[in-house]
Amino acid sequence: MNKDAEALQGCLRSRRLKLTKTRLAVFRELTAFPDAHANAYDIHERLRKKGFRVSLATIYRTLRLLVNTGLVSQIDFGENHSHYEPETAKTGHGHLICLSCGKVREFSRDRILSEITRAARGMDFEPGKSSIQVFGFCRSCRRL
Amino acid sequence: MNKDAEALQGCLRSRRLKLTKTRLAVFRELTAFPDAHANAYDIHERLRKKGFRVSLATIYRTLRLLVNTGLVSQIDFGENHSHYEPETAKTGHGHLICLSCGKVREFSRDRILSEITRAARGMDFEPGKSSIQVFGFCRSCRRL
DNA sequence: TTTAATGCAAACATTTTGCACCCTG
DNA sequence: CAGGGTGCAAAATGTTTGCATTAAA
Repeated sequence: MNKDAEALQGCLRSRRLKLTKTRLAVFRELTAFPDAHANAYDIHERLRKKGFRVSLATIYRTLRLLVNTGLVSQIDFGENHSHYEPETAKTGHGHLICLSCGKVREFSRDRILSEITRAARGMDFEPGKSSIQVFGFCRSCRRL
Repeated sequence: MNKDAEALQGCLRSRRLKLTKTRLAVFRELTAFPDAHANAYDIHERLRKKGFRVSLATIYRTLRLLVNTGLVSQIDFGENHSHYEPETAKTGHGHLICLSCGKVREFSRDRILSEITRAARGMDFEPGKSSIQVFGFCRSCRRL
């Protein structure tokens, strides 16, 4: 069993949940492409194309589980569905979303996080996860 | 006609759109409670309670219009529906969302915005609006 | 009077759930 | 073999749209 599977199994075992093929496949699909920002439908399609038979309902159930354990985070780019990305070791990143082509890139928020923590604590709020989205125009779209 | 109506009318006129009672009512409902973070359903309910007869479809159409003109911004708190708030004069603020009671408070992001702009430009991305959500626990929930 | 705005109901898209059956631990 | 996991279909939720009617400019 590789690293992914171990991390996942650890999380599941501590909650007396089971490590199934489906859960592992969904989790791997996310960790294999950390910058893909896939949604539930994307993941479902990709797995089926690989010949893996899963229902969309289970994809949703699994994503919710992964989000609850903290292994995956759920993000919103202003559409009416969610995207998912694996929680990585990096301090965290925000998203740059191009209003013209829709492409999403990530930027480091190392220098921003401490400021957020300070601002939150200043209001007597204990911060956990945070999410930053910046809407604007990428280089190629600006040139048009 | 008051200030709200004028701001709204300016936006509409330049697009050859009409200033209707409904649009004004929706816009006022938002500006009257800038920190309410209402969703479409909330606004619909509030207006109907005041005896104003509107359909939910029109609420959605109006909100989309207001968001497109930039008078209102659309925010997401990790649920599967949007919330709306009027665009204010302040530099901008982020949201502190309590994972226990769900209450949302705002914090100033004056000191963060310049850092975001710098980070975005460093990646050859021209930033416009941005949105910051911080999930955590408010004071009263921490005491429980 | 012209053109846009609205209500209604139906369509759509996304996500959740009930239940019978299946699989992991 | 017990209890959680899954597929399927149906339901629930949130949002959009077509069309006939109404209202703003």
